[in-house]
Amino acid sequence: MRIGFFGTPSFALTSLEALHAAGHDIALVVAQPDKPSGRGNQVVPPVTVAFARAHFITTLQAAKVRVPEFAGQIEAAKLDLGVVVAYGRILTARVLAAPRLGCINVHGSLLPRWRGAAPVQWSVLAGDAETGVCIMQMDEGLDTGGVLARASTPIGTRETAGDLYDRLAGIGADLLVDTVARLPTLTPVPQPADGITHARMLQKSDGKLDFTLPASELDCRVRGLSPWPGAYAMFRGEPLKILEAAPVSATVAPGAIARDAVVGTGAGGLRLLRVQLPGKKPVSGADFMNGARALGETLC
RNA sequence: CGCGGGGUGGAGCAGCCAGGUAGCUCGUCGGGCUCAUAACCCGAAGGCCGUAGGUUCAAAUCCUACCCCCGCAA
Repeated sequence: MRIGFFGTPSFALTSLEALHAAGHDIALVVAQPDKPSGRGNQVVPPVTVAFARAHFITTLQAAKVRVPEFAGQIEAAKLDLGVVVAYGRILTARVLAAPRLGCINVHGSLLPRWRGAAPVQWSVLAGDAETGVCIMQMDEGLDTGGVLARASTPIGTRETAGDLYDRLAGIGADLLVDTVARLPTLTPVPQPADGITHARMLQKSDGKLDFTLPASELDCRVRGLSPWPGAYAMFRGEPLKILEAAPVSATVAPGAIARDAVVGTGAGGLRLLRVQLPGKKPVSGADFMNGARALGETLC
């Protein structure tokens, strides 16, 4: 079966590697264009493209996907199946219909909950006890297609979005290989009309913490925003990244920094376990307290 | 050449701009207090101040080059 793989980041790479390892014929890898990244703005290709090149697979990195040229290129590839995993763009009906069997998608949530761009982060942000992966037959809507297979997993109480992202990538890859193998026998199950939520893309500004919220909620935010966009609060006019924190029982004014690196919140306290000041390395809460002499100051 | 911060005893920092005795909060070790302690008190050990040059009577501090770490922006 000639498979066209659409995917850009590491979440997609896990599935791409699994398909490749399972012996499938990956005829084409489609990903976002190279873009400047990192310090110095080095232009680097997406990890899926790097993998494709290493395995002599044809790549396509279109700047625009809603143009006839793009659809034409996909049609010309004469694919049997399109596999889309975190590609990063909305595909047109013509592209979705180009492969003989259409396109299937690996999505990191239990649909219809958390349709959209950032399902993994939102499931942690919301404090969900459980999440999972769905593989759906794609249609024109945003993550509205019928579900072919699903797998669920509990979210650890200390798990970050980054941890979960890697875990779901693995679960998704396994489920994908299994689904492709059994594709002829599977029938898409329409998503329920109830329980639909939307996981909008996160922005840098979503990382700003509000200490009037309860500690339990701030804990979810710190974990759900890790590693990107990252939780932070202002300390002496500079953004202090809060990389790791845990709720504790304490009675401290919201934002006030008390003993043992505990910050007051709307309900309970939040102990800073790992923080980072601009230009500095990540340090433990204790090191932060010792070096910055932060006792008695406030975060906002 | 995208913008910027930083490398100082084991840890995190101050000192640098206005060169001239190594500082702070911890940790470690010893002693004391205490029923006891992560608490408190006293004392001690531990640093060629990232590397290599230069300026100077004198460099952590000023100048040059290099190495390493990190934040922003994407």
